[in-house]
Amino acid sequence: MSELKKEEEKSLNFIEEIIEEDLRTGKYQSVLTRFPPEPNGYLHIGHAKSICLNFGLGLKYGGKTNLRFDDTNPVTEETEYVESIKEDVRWLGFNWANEFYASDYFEQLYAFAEKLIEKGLAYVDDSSSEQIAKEKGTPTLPGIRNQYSERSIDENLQLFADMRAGKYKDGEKVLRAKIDMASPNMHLRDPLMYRIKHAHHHRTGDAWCIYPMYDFAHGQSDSIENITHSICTLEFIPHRPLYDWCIENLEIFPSKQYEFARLNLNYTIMSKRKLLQLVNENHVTSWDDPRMPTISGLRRRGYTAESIREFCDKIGVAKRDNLIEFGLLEFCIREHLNRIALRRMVVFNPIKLIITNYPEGQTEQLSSENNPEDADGGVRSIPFSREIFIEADDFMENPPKKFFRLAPGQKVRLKSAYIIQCDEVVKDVNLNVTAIHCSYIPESKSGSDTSGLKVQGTLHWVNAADAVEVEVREYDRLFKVENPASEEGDFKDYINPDSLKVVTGYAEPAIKEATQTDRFQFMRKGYYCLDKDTTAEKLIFNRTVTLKDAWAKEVKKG
RNA sequence: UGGCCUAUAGUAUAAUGGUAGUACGACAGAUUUUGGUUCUGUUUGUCUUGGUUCGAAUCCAGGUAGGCCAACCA
Repeated sequence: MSELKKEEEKSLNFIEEIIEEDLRTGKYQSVLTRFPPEPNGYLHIGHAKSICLNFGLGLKYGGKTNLRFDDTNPVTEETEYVESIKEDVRWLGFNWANEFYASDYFEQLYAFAEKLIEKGLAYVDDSSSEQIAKEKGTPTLPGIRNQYSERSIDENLQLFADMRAGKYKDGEKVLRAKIDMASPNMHLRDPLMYRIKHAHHHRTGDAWCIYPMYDFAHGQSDSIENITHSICTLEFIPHRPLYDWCIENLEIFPSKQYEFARLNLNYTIMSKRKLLQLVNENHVTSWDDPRMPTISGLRRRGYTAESIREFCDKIGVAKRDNLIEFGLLEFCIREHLNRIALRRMVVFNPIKLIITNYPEGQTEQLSSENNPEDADGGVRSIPFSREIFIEADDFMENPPKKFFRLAPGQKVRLKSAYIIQCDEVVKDVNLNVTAIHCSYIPESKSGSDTSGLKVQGTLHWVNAADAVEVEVREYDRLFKVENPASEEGDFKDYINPDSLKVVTGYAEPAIKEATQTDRFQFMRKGYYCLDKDTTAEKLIFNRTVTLKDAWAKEVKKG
């Protein structure tokens, strides 16, 4: 039976099929993948998909995975990003075999370029970028090759050396591969291989003033590392012929590129450029703002690495464009947090409830399990006395039919305490309810209930005298529309102005023991974790995700 | 309008010429000291037109739709 189930679960994605075929035919004895971020921003959930894929493949097939920073553009890249990327990959639970940098290979890449020149397959072009663009033609119109392409090998070698030596200013010259100006694939129309940038590089400093382009760095880096399966996203498909052309003409290790569809999540964006804009223009507070789809944002929001890995596993790997529902990510985090979160009671919109038949001045300590899903989770004690707070929403004077909560004459259970009955509603001059008078049934105490009563509803509550005031940050989707990237005009026009709501919660005393690594379920509300902004005076919680709310759905239906 | 990629349920993803399955969602019910969790059931799908074949989601051709490509970005 379990055998059969295992069999069913084993459907492979198309990359796994390729790898298993390669291993079966003996093309490779082992697999070596790489995760190749450019350190020009923080990693997001889309990168998590790529990380899980690349590292997952390494793990699954007994191979290895390198972390390689694709740092060939010094003007956008920073050490801060390198550090955040390493932290995020580690946090997700993966270990790289080697930490490499494309910039480690600059000398080697330079030699590769010389080799192409010597083979008559590359030349130095003095044209301006505008000129080059013009001569490139259009998809329907072939490009033309200019007079610089006629230069001799020796002249090209000299000129290229002069570029490196810093004889020219930015943009004065470029090195181009000599391929096919009439190719229907624009990337083959004598693509640029090197450009001049007198810029400080985060690792090589001022050692270089020429930098290789992506197409002359990525594939070669793969090859230098003997990467067997170089996995990237769909938009690099047209680059593949060039990837192969370079490897073939350089006569180096033949890494192979495979492309999968990047992750798109609804109600958010997945572009580093746009995310950077949100940060720079203060639409969010930082890269790790809990509303951000960044790994660091999700982490701060309370998402666990396990839940993100589970999510990446569930969405699958294929080649068609997709827009995944945010609800799936929420399902994954709820599933994990339900298993591990400590239950606590917190009232957000308090209304006073007085238990008229409970002795004044008396307080008893009640016991409640930390997590009903975890038999070893232990218990905590909760004070109970004559005056408590309940959620204003949990009381209605004129309730609809299926309202299982408190209403005049109705009975409910106070979680881990007693069954109470509502006797009287106290109002002010404006007829607003100011307090609810109830009586409790002493024999109905949790754990030793002999009352024989059955009630439909159970409410969370806090003892009025011990309520701990906490700040709670409630997050909603960052954008108002499903796919901001595909919308007309500026994506920032679609930002949800109500993505953050700060409210006050009144919590049971046990909340004071909260630590940064704890996960909580505020009962009947949602999952929460302590935010790093917390101080000695004030506990601050982030709402990771709400609990599913069947009643809210019922109310909505009318 | 040149080339390339893709098309299976609301969203994703399997089925590799032989019974269209799984997850999330939705809906209905059971259980419940969280209207949570758990459990059960239901619903909804092969873009289109031809062809090959005993048999097509799968192979072929045409069409349609969506995406990508003309950065000294990656």
